[in-house]
Amino acid sequence: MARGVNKVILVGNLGNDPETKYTQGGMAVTTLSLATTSVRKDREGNTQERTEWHRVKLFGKLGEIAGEYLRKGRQVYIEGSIRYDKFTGQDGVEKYFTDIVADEMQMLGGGGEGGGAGGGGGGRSERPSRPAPRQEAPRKEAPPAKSNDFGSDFADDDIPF
Amino acid sequence: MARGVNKVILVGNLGNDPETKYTQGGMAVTTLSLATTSVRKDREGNTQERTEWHRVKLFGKLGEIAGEYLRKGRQVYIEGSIRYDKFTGQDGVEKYFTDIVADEMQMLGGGGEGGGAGGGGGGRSERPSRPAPRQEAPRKEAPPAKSNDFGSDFADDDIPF
Amino acid sequence: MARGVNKVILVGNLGNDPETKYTQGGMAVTTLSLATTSVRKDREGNTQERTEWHRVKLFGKLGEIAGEYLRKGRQVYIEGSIRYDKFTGQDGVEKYFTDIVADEMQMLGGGGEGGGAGGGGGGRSERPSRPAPRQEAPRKEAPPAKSNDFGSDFADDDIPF
Amino acid sequence: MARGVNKVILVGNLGNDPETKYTQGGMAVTTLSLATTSVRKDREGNTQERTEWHRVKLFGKLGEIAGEYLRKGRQVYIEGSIRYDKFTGQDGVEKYFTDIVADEMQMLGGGGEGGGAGGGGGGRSERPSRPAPRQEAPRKEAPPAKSNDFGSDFADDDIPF
DNA sequence: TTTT
DNA sequence: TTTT
Repeated sequence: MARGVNKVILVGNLGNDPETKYTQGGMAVTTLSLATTSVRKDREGNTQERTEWHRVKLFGKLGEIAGEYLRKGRQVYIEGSIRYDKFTGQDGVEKYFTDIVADEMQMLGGGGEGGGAGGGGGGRSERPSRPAPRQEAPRKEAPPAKSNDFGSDFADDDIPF
Repeated sequence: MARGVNKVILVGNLGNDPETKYTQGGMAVTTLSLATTSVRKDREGNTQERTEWHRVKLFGKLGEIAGEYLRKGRQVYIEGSIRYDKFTGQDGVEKYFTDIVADEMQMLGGGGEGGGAGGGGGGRSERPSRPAPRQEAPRKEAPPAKSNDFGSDFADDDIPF
Repeated sequence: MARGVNKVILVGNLGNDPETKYTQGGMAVTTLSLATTSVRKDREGNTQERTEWHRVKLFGKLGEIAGEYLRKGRQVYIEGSIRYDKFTGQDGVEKYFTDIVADEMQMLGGGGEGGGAGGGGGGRSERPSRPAPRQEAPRKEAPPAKSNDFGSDFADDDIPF
Repeated sequence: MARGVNKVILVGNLGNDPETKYTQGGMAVTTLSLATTSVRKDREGNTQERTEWHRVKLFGKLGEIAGEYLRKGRQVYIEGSIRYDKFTGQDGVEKYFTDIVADEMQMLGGGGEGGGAGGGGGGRSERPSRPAPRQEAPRKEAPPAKSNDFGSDFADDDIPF
């Protein structure tokens, strides 16, 4: 279902509160600004810090959780993929954007109001009343598949080995 | 939905043909023996190779694809998690097993009959006539969610940014 | 210099204080017991937690840092590889062990006394007076290469693009 | 030595032959154009392919190996980190670039002239006669440290466990 | 813009 | 044995 691997793993701190918008279809789209800092020695032997600011997008349920629980300064684990986009402005100038599209998220450190969350397509959510982020949305459907979710008819004593 | 991250990424070659069994519920469980080799210098400066043999388990649809397309010697990319199990034999001796439970798989190199496959719980498959591995099983249901699958009501022109 | 990829990424909490031993050559070898928890639904729809306990080994400088700064309960990021070992006990019974050999470590969350650390072979350390872990070991040599360390004769204005 | 994690894992095919340049300090800098393709269903249920083209930079010894052995179409595994850069052109327009800076590389598939290579800072290479890429450069020095390289005074029988 |  |  794919040709190749495009995987990103980030651990960093939020430079700002998350920003959540909603598509016309009612899907949450949350954007994070996430800092990761690395250190190297330059040729004079001085320590040089360099910070990358990643623009991380979270869709659907994952976007709702991120918008609700994450805050500026919070440390977070993100797993996802890189997406490069190009837009042409009304001035005719092409603009390039690089996003990390998250498919897994874990809040790190103490003070955590929640655990982790992941997987799942945003599109499974029904349309909310939109400008109001759903806090306690009823779960009518099965939760999104998780990595270790072996499916409903799986049981350990079911395995012939 | 999880506390922590347990992620394994392997690229290696199969030491044997895959072995596929079926649970009582009809779910395929395929086991691979996958070699990864690393090299280091010992203290005499000699190059030392060391090969790890990973026991990789693939469940459900992913197990069916692996059983059907992979063969001894084939190079493969696996993404999954580590699972430690302990069994007590009838002799009372405890035995320990470490498995890599795959949730993504990509056949590498040329001669490839297929691309990649991943995600999805095994439990979604209906029960096959079991001893006979389904080769051409009809796909009545939506394919398992993939990382970049934004869901059915998602469209680029739907996004407000 | 290798054939294949054997990569593990863990985020979890320590179940115990780290244990540090020293080789005859004076290299620190620290062992962590690291928990990662995943959640799935069984076929009755009940939420099932499952915790894996990873045995993580850190060698050399990384082992010293881990032994000094990590404590029971602490959340940590580990990157490394899987190593399977087999020993035959004096009773003639074979015993199997699976270790995660770390080559990168990051302490997570607040209360952090330190940042991250990684890379580097343990063997570069000179022999310490051994039972006493070196706290302020003099650094006579260049620090181990890090991912983003482009080397000593590298400078941005040096690159022709 | 770092704050955060910035890790990228790619498996893809080269869209072009690699391009190698040399810094004034004589370090190789090779650029790859690497394609990864993902598949999703749009809301009409049609299969949509999307290809990301990653610009991958390899420095030093790794850049030399890539320049020498990789060719258009070749499948490759890359591990590295994301780097965002901004340049202001002479027209005063800011331009943004996103690079994947590799610190590990593995040639995949058959026809492979070589195995994998990785780690190590570029700076370890002596200065080549520069405009001429070294094809058969003698290896006077120890190869760069690899993940599983436990260092020169390490031996299995040295470990107290 | 974060964090240490 | 951790953590939420």
